[in-house]
Amino acid sequence: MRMTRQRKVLLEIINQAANPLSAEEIMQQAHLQDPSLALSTVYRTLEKMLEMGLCQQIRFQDGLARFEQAGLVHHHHLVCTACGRREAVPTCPLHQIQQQLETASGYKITYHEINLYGLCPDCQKKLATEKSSHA
Amino acid sequence: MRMTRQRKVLLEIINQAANPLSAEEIMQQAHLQDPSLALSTVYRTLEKMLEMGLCQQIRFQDGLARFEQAGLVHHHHLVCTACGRREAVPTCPLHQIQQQLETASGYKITYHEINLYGLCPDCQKKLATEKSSHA
DNA sequence: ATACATGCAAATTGTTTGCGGGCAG
DNA sequence: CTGCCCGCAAACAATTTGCATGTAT
Repeated sequence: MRMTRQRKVLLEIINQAANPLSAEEIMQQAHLQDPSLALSTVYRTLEKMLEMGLCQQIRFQDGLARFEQAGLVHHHHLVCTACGRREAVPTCPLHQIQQQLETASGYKITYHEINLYGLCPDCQKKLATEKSSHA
Repeated sequence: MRMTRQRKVLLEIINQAANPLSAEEIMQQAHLQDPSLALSTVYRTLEKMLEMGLCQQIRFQDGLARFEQAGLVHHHHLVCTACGRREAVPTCPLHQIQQQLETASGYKITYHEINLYGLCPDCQKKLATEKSSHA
């Protein structure tokens, strides 16, 4: 992979990110360093990085493509349905039963994703406060 | 919910489907019974059905919104990465550890999705055949 | 030097919306 | 009768693509 100025910036952003970013978010961050970087470059670079296994794509309920560094410890995602906050969950309950699933289904499973949705601690508090003030 | 001709058709399709269907697929099926049914009607009806809890939305890696009947037994999905075939998996490894996850994260988890990707038995066979014919 | 990457703009694709007429309750 | 629903066409948003130019190797 040819190492252009733009690609360095994008790689850096992906690798620093604490959670999966959309193409738009990536471009916004990139613009801090290189305001002329085009959205199509973001997409093309991400595509290349996907092919090369440098990042992976995630989709939550909103259907937006988000991207995160590959090669992290295996993990899943927790999304707050109120504020949109996303975080990684290091636990994976699937490994233990993946073998059984393969046997039962006849599939050769290569990949899986688990997304959890709920209210983050902050939004739970906010909600509780709102309720009591209405009383 | 007002029971129009179109909605009867759409409800029927969702409820009969063996796996989640995209809006386009739903419209194609609907056209067998009512060729003038518009795609926007499909979307608006699905939206309404979502609100009323009559169906739910799923997204696989391709990012397309797919819809399936709600109120089925809790289950997840297995998608063949070669032919796109999708099927339901009745197993769910999360219930047992959901409580732990809530405690660990502080989230109140309301919903989760698990998608498994791999090769279905047929595509495994096809692949094996291709390989041997190349030898 | 040359192939590959970029920026820009236009094209596609999936989904949503505005409007005038139609139909279920 | 009345408000909700429909079909159609236009609007939108996310993503992809074509093309002329720039640049890493």
